[in-house]
Amino acid sequence: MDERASVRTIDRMVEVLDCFSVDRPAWSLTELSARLDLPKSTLHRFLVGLERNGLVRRGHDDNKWRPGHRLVIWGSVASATNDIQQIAAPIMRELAETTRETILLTEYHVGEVVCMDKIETSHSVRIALDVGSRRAPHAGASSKVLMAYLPEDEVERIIEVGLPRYCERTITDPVALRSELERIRQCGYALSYEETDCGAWGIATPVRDWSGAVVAAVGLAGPTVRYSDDAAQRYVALCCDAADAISRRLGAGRADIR
Amino acid sequence: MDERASVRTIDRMVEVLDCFSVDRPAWSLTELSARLDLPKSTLHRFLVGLERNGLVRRGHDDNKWRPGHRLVIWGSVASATNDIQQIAAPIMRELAETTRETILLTEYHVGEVVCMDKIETSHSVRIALDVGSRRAPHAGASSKVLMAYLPEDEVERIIEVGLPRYCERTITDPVALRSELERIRQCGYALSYEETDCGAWGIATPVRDWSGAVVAAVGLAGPTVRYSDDAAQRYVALCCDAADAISRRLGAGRADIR
DNA sequence: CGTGATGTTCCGAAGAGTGGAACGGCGTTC
DNA sequence: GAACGCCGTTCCACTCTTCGGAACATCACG
Repeated sequence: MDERASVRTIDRMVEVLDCFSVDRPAWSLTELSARLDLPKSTLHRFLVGLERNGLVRRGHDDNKWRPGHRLVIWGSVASATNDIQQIAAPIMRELAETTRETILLTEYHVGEVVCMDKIETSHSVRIALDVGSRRAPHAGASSKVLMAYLPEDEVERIIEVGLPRYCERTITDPVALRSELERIRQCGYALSYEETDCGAWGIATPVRDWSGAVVAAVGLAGPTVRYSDDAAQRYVALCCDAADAISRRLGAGRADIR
Repeated sequence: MDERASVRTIDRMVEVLDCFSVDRPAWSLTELSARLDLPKSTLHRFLVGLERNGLVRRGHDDNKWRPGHRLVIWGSVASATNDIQQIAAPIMRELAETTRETILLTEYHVGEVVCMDKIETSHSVRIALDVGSRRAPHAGASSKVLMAYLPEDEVERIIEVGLPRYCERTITDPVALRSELERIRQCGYALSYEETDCGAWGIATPVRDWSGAVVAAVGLAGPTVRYSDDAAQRYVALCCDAADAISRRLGAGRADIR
């Protein structure tokens, strides 16, 4: 990446805002300063600037910093203007109704798989994955299917970073992972069973744009208690159909869609 | 506002990202440059920096700039960690079920009223207002109720900026508006009928935190075809109950909740 | 193959951002 | 109630980063 063609302040700002997570939404100045290894004065100036713009706010009892309202605005604009999400929504809804399982739309972005949209079912036992949440690129059906269509060197980079184990069946061996990816490319879909969360299984299929590039994955996630080979087979077909339908509306040619 | 205690780059970055809206999600470099009155070289450096961080992406057919995936992540974190939203959600859901109208949670932020959360009904005819969308502070029930509890000088500032008309019954006269706000403070809720959109009416009630400050509004919005004085009266009571329930869970004392 | 539009890179100058240090406010300890 | 320690805030002179005009590259169109 080109070091010169950038603005350091932007990188810093992103670092600051990236500190806020669902698990850790509130930070005091000192805490943030320690976490980011930035002088308090610098960070303070930063936070005040962010606050002025509604990117962060501070609680008026504790005065810890929290994410601000403008992030909600931007997030909704980003969601609403993502072509794939817009096109996928009705197809995902249909898929959710016929399968009665949680349906996910995921994208790969720099080393992570991001959940861009989801539809949950009415089942009381269901897999819940929040929009905006991120997962490892090697574990789970959606992750694997996205990884399978990544450029060679990107795959190697992911493997080099390491393949941590999340559950009993997480694939942590590079050789096994490479052959699994090859298998996925062969048959055009990915399966997982307790790779990320105990008690969960999933299916995922690739979504292609007009150029034939895989730009997203449509996935289905359910509890293992509702797993059966029969159901899996049925759902695979349905997921493939859904992904292909989305691809077609993105302009993908016949050749791309198996 | 303190001019010195800030970082210009942050303000600029916000300006850039603020250009993207649901109506205008894609911008070419030249378009943005014209809009923001920034040299193309500067803007380009900026955009590349934002792109590196996933705040914007460019289409690989047209290479226009669009909101990036990280905004989705931040938005979901901001939503998920907003205490008020979390607390309000179940109460709003109940309200939506009993009234079968769209329920809104709104907050006032620097001259605008932002929709922070919503629950839509199953009615095919319904009022749809997106999360993250923004409205004028003087038109509509939610806006008026939030404005009613603003500090005096903030109210005056809004009036000075101007009170544009959005619909036939928008209050555009400062005197009328001030007395309407007074009326809202008296009875503790706001009503609107075709103030923002033709064919829509609404109710809104204030939500208070532990300090007694009004921090949000719970609103109900429906089509005028389903309006009746009787229904309005019933819904006002229900909205008040809902807002009070949320306030109580935010720690508001008995005295604050009328 | 020229023309005009766009996007991209370069580089010297200038001033915006930096961060150590000092300050002020608040709660806690002795 | 004085002294201490912790945290947030402000200050200011130096310096490194960003700025933006201009040159360059790329592409579409005639």
